[in-house]
Amino acid sequence: MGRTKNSSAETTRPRIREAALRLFARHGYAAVSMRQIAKEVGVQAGTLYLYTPDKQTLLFDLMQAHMQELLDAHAALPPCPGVVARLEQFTRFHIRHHAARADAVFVSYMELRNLEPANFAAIEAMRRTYEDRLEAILRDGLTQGSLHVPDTKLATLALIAMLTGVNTWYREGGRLSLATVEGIYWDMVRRAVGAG
Amino acid sequence: MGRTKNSSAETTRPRIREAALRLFARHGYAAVSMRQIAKEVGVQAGTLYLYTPDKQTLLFDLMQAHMQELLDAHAALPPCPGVVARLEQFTRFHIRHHAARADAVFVSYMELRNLEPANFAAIEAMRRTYEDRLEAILRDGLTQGSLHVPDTKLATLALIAMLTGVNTWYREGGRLSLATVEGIYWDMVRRAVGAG
DNA sequence: GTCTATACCGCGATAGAC
DNA sequence: GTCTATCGCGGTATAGAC
Repeated sequence: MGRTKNSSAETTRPRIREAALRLFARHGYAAVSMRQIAKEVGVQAGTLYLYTPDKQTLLFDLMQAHMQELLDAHAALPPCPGVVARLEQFTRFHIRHHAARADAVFVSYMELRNLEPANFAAIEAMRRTYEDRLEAILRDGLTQGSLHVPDTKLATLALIAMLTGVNTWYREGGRLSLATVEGIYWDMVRRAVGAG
Repeated sequence: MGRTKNSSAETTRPRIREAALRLFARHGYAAVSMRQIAKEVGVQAGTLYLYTPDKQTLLFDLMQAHMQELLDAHAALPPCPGVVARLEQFTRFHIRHHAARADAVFVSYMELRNLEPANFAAIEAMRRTYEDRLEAILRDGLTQGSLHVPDTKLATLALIAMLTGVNTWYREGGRLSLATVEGIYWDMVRRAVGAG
């Protein structure tokens, strides 16, 4: 008969992360106290410090995990023939992936200014990596003449802003299914860059 | 010989508003203290309460003033013949107006969740009014067949997200002049809605 | 691993002198 | 109109019992 671990032992860490993410998304990092997070999890405030050295690191870990998951999921997409097909794949992936992670997306965008400089730089680099993958598609399209893009950098930022904007209004069970939304946005994206 | 007013008297109010706007934009409403605002203005914390009943009202007043200025400036645009011309006018106006007020735009978007319910509703209504003016253009274009828009509501939100996104990267004196940026975005907008 | 208790600080807001 | 001083609260983080 070995030791019996407290059943909540290794579920506490993810529960802290989930509670923190939800509360940060809802009220903002600065407005949420460690006491609130602890209460949501059902532990005392001091217990949180067994799982994170401080509040700032908790925020950073959440944002970093989100960005890494985004990069990994995008990298795992099946290869795609042709620039226009790759652009459609990116468009649909971006909408689908972000819609399924509304809290993480919101926090990772809104709380950038609350990151300490070194942490900010790390997250920014990951975001930039993701943007570069879209810009690479647009540049290929420009080179081979299958897209009309006046400025690939601006087009990249414009498209990502447009696509991420879906998160400000999309709710599951609303007027339109996610597949329909993807289709409508793909139509606008395709036209915006003069594809087809 | 009348009373001599303290020279700083009626400049204190705008200076408080400017300091608060700048600090809220940089660090977030919840992260900024009344003491910080006071320090920036060069008065004691208690003095702020001569000009605002509380911190929440200060935030709300800043956001409301920004939204009202936006609606007024848009309403003052010269009348425009034709749907496509109106859309171009809106596009250029939106970019120009928002680029010149980066702090107010940022605060008005990021701090919505820190508004008390009644204040939130008031700001949301103004934002909705502005969106409706763009949607009206798109609907007119759809009716007369000069635009191709699969869903006017989604297209409205997509275009506004795209245009407001300029504020995340545009800085005066950068690679591109604002007029050039306007032109590039108008090109993308025009194509996205199938105009011309 | 979680608890209670607490150190230490800074917050929003107010009172009353000048 | 601005100041100093302060109230009462809640913040992050830590110490030490169990």
